[in-house]
Amino acid sequence: MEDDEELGSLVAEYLADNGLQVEIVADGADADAAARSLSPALVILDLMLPNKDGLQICRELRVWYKGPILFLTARTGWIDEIVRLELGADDYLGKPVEPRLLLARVRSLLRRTEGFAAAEPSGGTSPSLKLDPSKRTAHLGRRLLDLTDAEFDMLAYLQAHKGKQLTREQLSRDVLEIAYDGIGRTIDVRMGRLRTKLGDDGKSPRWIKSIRGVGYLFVEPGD
Amino acid sequence: MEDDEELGSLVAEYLADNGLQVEIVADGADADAAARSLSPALVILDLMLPNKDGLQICRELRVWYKGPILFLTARTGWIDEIVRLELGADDYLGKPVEPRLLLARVRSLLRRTEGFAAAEPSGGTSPSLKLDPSKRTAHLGRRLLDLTDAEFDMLAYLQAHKGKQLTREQLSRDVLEIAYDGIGRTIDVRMGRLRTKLGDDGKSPRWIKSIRGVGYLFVEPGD
DNA sequence: TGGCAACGTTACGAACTGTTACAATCGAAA
DNA sequence: TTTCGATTGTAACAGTTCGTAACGTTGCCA
Repeated sequence: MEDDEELGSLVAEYLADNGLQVEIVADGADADAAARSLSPALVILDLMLPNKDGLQICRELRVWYKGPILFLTARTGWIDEIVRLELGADDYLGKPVEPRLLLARVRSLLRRTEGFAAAEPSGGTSPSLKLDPSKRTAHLGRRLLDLTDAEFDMLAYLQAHKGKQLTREQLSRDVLEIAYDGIGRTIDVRMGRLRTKLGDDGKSPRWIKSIRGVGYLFVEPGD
Repeated sequence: MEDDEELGSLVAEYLADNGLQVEIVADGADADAAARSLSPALVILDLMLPNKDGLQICRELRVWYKGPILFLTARTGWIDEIVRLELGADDYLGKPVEPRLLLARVRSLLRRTEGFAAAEPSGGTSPSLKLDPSKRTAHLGRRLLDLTDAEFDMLAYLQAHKGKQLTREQLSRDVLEIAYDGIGRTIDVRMGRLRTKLGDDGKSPRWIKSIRGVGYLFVEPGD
């Protein structure tokens, strides 16, 4: 979230080009509502917003938002004290913004909090995947995954059978609850959509691997 | 790896004179492929490469390369932030390069990571091969091997039966799960592709030896 | 050295998987 | 009820993998 339109969109574009999903909220007054609906993994907050004090927005956010918040500020010195003492913000950055540095900070924060599979190749810990069958919710790190029913069923089955090779027959029988005809691609499409939401790449996947001629294999990267 | 031809070759010569084996890759676009085939103990990366962003190369490398990476950069200041935060690079050095300082850093890094083994003329320790059947991944030293399913199955069987002569009948029965007809070359083709990915030469192979009239023999060079 | 059998390598096609677009279905809101 | 959006399966296409066939190379024996 960022105000300064021209610069903001440039920076946003740079972040987006590097694999991040970015939304800009120009008006400070909308920030809290927007964040509620978007449920972002990270918030970038310009402290020099027009309508509302950036610190005030941060306070509002902190009421419910537990993810990382990154400040942009022109003045340094006193601000870091405030950040640390009052708001528990996770990081801050002076203006003018150096896009690469911002990207690095963003990735670092995401890595620290939820792992951020797509942007972070090797070092660092993987985010943990937690399902709640009674609520039918799934969390990847601290992010709530927006899964459909079919996707949740599949993921739950996968996690319950992690580390085991699962054939299409087995998946079709136990998850779709129909016999596998040998040619249908339903399983594959579901896996594809699940991979997308897990941030998994079809090439070199971290969670859902395919085994040619057999089916799929679910792996928790942490193990 | 270094771009600046004149200076780069001078520096490389200095390092080589001091007992290190050095390869220069001038074109940024080739860097990743070159590193894959060379499997270096350490990578020196010039951030001011012509064709490709040095940081991008680093990201590509980090997907599979676990060894130390040393940056050369003209600008300092913001770059060290990026290095530390985003890439987990191991060290960096400002330009112009002072050869002795570079050598010292290189030695320090190699000592820290692997005890300087590969750079010594004689005491070259072979990289260890580690398979994880539950994830279906294979590491050769610090390198993640990109094996297909058939290749992984074969390699897993070979490792489980290392030091034993394996006939084509046996391999066909246990790995391909079909009877061997006596003339098919399926096994040989698989072994060939596996050798390629292990960096094994058909002539004087380190891992997969052929036994004429019998079949194959898998050996771990460390034993 | 020739001849033959065994082995390595390459090219190609069939089978398998990933991905996208589209249609059918369902549920909620108007 | 109608309409719109979301969900999910189906179909089609593209990219990858892997076995087969063909051919070149190596090694063994006379």
